[in-house]
Amino acid sequence: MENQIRKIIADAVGDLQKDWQKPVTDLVYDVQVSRDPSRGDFAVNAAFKIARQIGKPPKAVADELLAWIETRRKKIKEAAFITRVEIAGAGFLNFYVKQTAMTDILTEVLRQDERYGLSDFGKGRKTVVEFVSANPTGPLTIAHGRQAAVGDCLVRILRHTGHDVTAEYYLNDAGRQMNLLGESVYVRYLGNFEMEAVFPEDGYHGTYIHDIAKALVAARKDELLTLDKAEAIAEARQFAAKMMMGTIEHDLEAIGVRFDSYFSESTLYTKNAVEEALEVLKERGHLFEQDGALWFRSTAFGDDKDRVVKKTTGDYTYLAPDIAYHRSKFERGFNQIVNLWGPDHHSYITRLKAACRALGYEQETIDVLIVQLTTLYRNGTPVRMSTRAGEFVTLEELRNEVGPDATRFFFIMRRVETPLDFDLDLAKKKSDENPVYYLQYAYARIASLIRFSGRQVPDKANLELLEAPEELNLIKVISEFPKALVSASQMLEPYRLADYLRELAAAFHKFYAHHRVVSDNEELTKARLILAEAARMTLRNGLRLLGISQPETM
RNA sequence: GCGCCCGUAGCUCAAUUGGAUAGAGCAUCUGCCUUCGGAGCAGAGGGUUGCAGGUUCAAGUCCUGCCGGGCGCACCA
Repeated sequence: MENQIRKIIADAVGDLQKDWQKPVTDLVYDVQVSRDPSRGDFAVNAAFKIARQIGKPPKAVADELLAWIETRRKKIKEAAFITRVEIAGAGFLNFYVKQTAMTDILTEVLRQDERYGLSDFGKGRKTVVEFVSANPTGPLTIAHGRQAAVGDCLVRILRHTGHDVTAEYYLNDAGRQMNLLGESVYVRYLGNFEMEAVFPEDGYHGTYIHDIAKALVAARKDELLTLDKAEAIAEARQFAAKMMMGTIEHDLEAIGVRFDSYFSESTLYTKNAVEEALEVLKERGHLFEQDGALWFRSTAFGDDKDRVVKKTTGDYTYLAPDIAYHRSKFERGFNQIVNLWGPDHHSYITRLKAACRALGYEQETIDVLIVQLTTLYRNGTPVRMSTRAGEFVTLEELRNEVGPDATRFFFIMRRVETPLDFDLDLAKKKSDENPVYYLQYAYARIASLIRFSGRQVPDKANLELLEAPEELNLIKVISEFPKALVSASQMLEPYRLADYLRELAAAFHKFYAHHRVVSDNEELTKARLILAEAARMTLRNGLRLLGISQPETM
C-alpha cells in the first residue's frame, strides 16, 4: 500500500517537474499510517519536501499533486484502492483507502505466520554484535544483565531483518585481573588446608571465591601444595576461569541469551595478532615513538590526544589488543560492527574508531552503544551495591527474584543510553501495573478466545465486515509490525519493539472490550477470529524477538 | 578548564530523526462484570517541553548563549 502511494507520488513528480523551476532530486518523505481516522489512512508529507527544493509554498505543491492525482484517479491502477485524497494542514496529503486495502494484510499475516515481520532490510550486512564481555573474575552483575538482554534482543531483531549476525563475547582472559583471580582462589585454597597466606591487594573477596576454592580442593585434593607458588596460582587461575565461565554461561542461558562465538583475548597473543595489527598501523604511518613508549597518532582521526599502545615497560596498554581484536572482526569479513559497552568506556569510543580508520577500514560501520547503569529499587528506595566489598546483586539473584521474562523486559524497555530504574516490586507484581503482564495477558487472552470458539481459525472470511474504529485501528497496528522492526533494527534500539508491542496489546484489548468475537453472526465471527489470530501471531513473533515467553494461559 | 550526554505531566519514560492537537504507564479521581479471561476497558484532572534568542511552511527535535544535572579527560583494565 505504501509502495503504491509512493509510486503515485513519483509519477506525479516526474510529470509535474517539467513546469517547475528547479529539478527535484533525491526526494525523501514519509508515508505514515494515520492513527487518527480524521486524517485518513495514510498521511504523506511529500509536498513539504518538494516545496523546499523548488522554492514554492507547500500548499501550492500539494494542490498540484492533488490535482494531478484527481484527474487520473480512475485511470491508473495504483490508485484503484484510493477512495479519497485531501489536503490538510499546511500541505499534508491524506489518503483514504478502501477497506479491503487495509484488511488484506490480515490474510497475509496468517499466510506468513512465523515469517511475518521478516525482511531483507539488512541484506549484505555481515554484523557482529559484541556484548557482555565480562572478565570471568566473578558472577555477572545486573549491569551485565542489561547488556545481555539488550544485546541478545538486538541480535534477534537484526537477524529477523535480514542481517547475517554473529553474537560475540570478548573474553579478557590475558590480563592482570585474571592473575588476581587465580591468586585470590589460591589463598582460599590454602586456607582449606589451614595454611595462611597473604591475600593479594585488590584481590577478589566475594564468597564465590571460597566456593571456587572448595571446588578446587574437591577436584585436585592437595596437589597444588606440591607445586611452586607461581605454578599453583596459574593452575588456580585456569580452574577458576573455567568454573566462572561455566557459571556465566549458565546465567546467560537462564535468561535466554546465547552467543555464537567466544573470542579469547589470549589467542591474540598466541597468534601474534597484536604485533601484526601494530605493524599495519606502523606501515600506514600512524605510530611513533616518544619518551620510550610507542604511540598511536589518534589525533589524526579526531581524538583529543595521542594514545600509548606500548608502554616504556614493554607491556601493551589495553588499547593494543583491542585494536588487534577489532582488526580481526574486519578480517573475518564483518562490515557492521556493533559494540555494547558500559558507561565507563565512553571516552574510549573515539580512540577505537580512530584505530579502525587508521587500519584502513573506512566503509564498515562501527556503532558503539553505551549501555547506562541500572539502579534497583525496593520499597521505593535504591538497593545499595558495592563490588568492592564483594556484595552486589548478581544477575542470577535478580532472575531468581523476578523471573526471566520480567528481567529481560525491564532491561530493554528503555533506551539504552538512559540510566534505568528497575523497580523490583513492580517487576514481581502479578497485576495490571506490571507491563510484562500487559503483553502476556493479551496473548493469553487471544489464545483463550480461540480455544473458546471451539474451532480452527478460518483461512478466509468476508473481512469487509471489519469496519468498527477499534477493528480498523487494530489492523493498522498489526500492519506496522515490519516497519517497527526495521526501525528498531536500523536505529539499534530494541526498546522500540517493546513499545510497539505495548501498542499492539492495547489495540487488541480495546477491540476485545468493545466487540464480541464469537457470536451468532457466523460471517462476522469468522472475520473477527481472523483478526484475533493475526494479532496473536504478530504478538507472538514480537515477544519471541524480545525473548519473552508467550503463555497460553496465565 | 576542555569534550560528550541529558533536562518533556507529581513519578518513570515516549514522540515514526524537522511534521498536523506533545503521548503512554504508574499515582489521583469517576464509571463499566447474568454471555468470549476485569491481569481488561471508558473517562477526568495534570504541560510556557529548564530559560532566552535564531534558522523555516513547520522546532521537544537543528544552531547560539545562559541555567541546572551526569559522565569522561591514564604509559589502569
